[in-house]
Amino acid sequence: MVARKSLKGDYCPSARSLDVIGDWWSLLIVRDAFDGLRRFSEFQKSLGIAKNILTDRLRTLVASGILELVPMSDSSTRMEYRLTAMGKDLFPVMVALRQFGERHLFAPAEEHSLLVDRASGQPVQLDIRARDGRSIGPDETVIVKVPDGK
Amino acid sequence: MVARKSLKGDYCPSARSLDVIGDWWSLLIVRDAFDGLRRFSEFQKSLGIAKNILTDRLRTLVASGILELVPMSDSSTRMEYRLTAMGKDLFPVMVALRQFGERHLFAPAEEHSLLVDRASGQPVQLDIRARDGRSIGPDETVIVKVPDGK
DNA sequence: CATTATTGGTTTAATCATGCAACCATTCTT
DNA sequence: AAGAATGGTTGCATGATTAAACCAATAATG
Repeated sequence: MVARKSLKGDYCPSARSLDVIGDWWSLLIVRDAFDGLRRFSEFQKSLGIAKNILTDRLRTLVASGILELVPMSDSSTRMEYRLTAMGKDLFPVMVALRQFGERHLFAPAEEHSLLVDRASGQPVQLDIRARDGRSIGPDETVIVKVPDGK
Repeated sequence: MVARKSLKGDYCPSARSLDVIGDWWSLLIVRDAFDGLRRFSEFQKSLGIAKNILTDRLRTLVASGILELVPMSDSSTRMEYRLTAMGKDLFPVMVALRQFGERHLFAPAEEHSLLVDRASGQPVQLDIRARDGRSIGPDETVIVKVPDGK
């Protein structure tokens, strides 16, 4: 692959995000973490990922502040990987990916999982809106540069 | 690398999405497409990606239905890559990634770009809500299986 | 009209990342 | 105490990515 380019210095927030979770496994691990998985072996079994790669990805995610390695609650010496507050902020990303998949990547009557509101059982909605509440699409937006805050 | 595992058959919509746009370059190309880039050389210049990889990714994105290759508007024989309707449906993913980056990957006063409503100039909002309008987080949701629609 | 630059690639070689299998020390279960 | 599970590490073969050179067709320039 020859030194994968780092986007850390990019001024675009999307690029920086991709720098952290844009590789092939990281978001799948995060998805599983949202599903409640905590242990090395759980991720390994769920994803079928090679163990050395899982080791590497978990370390990277911990180093990025998305996961944290904490002692297991049940009085053991074992550790488990948990989403940090920052990690939980990836929730909209997961929901957006999920909705895209639901809309375009399944046959009309094909079985799939669905994310619902725990209280009502109704599917969750994701909208992008202007301050005044209008929902807006890509053509109603522009990217502006925010200068350095002094 | 040994044949990267395909997630096409996974029942999880997020996984299928990642199968299509989860590689390292695809979402960056899509981001640039949202920014208005159309031509091979524009993407190449913007991303600094190796040309053979760009060729491959553009082909994959076209094959996936996210981009389409259309004759340029200005009466030329040249072609340009444009987001399809399906590709534009990745907008929430881009916005979610952007917001995550803005929130966690920049120093407080660091310069960055910002996505704003064209009409008002105000930053766009992204919320995840239940049917009744309450905005909800990861802990208020569950994943259920939707059986095959017969 | 001849020259040069740009576009949109292909090919090649070197290098890096990934997957697989084997191995290992520690902890848990029986 | 024996065996299994956990959470890794190491080595190798192979695939993926890159940089660089090259190229044909078109567009721009003088």
